[in-house]
Amino acid sequence: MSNTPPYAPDAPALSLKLDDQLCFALYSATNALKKMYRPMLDRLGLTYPQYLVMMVLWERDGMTVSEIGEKLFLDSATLTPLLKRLEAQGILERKRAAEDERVVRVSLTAKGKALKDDAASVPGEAVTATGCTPDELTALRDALKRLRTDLMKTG
Amino acid sequence: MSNTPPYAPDAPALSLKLDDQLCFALYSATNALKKMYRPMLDRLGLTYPQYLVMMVLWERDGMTVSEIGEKLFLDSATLTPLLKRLEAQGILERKRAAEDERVVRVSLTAKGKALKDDAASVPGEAVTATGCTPDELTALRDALKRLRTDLMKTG
DNA sequence: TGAAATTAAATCGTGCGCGATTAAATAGGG
DNA sequence: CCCTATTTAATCGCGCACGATTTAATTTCA
Repeated sequence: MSNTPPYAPDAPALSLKLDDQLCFALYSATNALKKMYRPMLDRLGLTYPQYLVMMVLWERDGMTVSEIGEKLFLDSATLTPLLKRLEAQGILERKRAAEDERVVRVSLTAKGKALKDDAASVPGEAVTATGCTPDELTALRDALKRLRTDLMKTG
Repeated sequence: MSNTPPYAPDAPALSLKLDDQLCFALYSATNALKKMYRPMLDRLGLTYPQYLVMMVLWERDGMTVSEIGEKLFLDSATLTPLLKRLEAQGILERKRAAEDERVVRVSLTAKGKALKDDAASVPGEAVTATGCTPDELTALRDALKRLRTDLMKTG
């Protein structure tokens, strides 16, 4: 009686068409987002993930690698090389904590702190590029946060 | 009189806090999405971008590299190595068109076509993982498509 | 206290994305 | 017809993401 196909007894038989997929809309919007940010961040000498790390550190300096990772949902395999590149640019310093040598604490240099002023115009420019109203942006952001939480639940 | 700060005369002074950012919600949701898909796609022997290419070819076989690129908003620098890996797996074939030797046409093998049946349950499982209703998914998808279009406009 | 378990970061390998360049084929204009 | 411009794919280099493993430091608890 059910029209559920044999290959997926518990899931609805949904489309395999590209343009129907939420996942592709998400994926392609993120790719577009990164491209949109590039010229702005090039002026700061940052990549997009580096910009995210800087936002975390501008909020609270001296975080450990794992603390940064918890904020960004990234692990040390991604962060360690990224942080080393920022260190090589003189934007931050990595130092093992004296009280626990397993931990690496990351602190901004003067140059890294100063970069915050240069970045201040970035969010506004980005909002303009989205062509959305502030209310739309807020709604979309919160919907994506909920989606992220749900996606990480099962995984 | 204006409270617009001196560093961004034409843009609103928006937050640099991570959790306020639409961009981070988008970025982190996409990372979570890819992780969620991995175990499902591992069974098919595909990565997530490879799965997208397959969806394009299941809809219309024999597309050129640029046509696939237009659908996915990717260029040959990304697609050529990806397609070579799928070719090495015997999932598709790449052949220069006789009528125009610049063009490479991509066609599915029997194995590639058969993979569509194995993939049929993927969208349903993915929907379940999102924890969203179909209406929410449709609304979010369409909002992201609009966002993507806007982001690609200026860039 | 000393062996085992846990934790933190680093390392390794693979596969994207993409800016930039290159190579080759075709189209178009004089 | 040739020379230039355009188009298509491939190539190169770099920086992520991340699964998996490794190394080293700390904690646990028998």
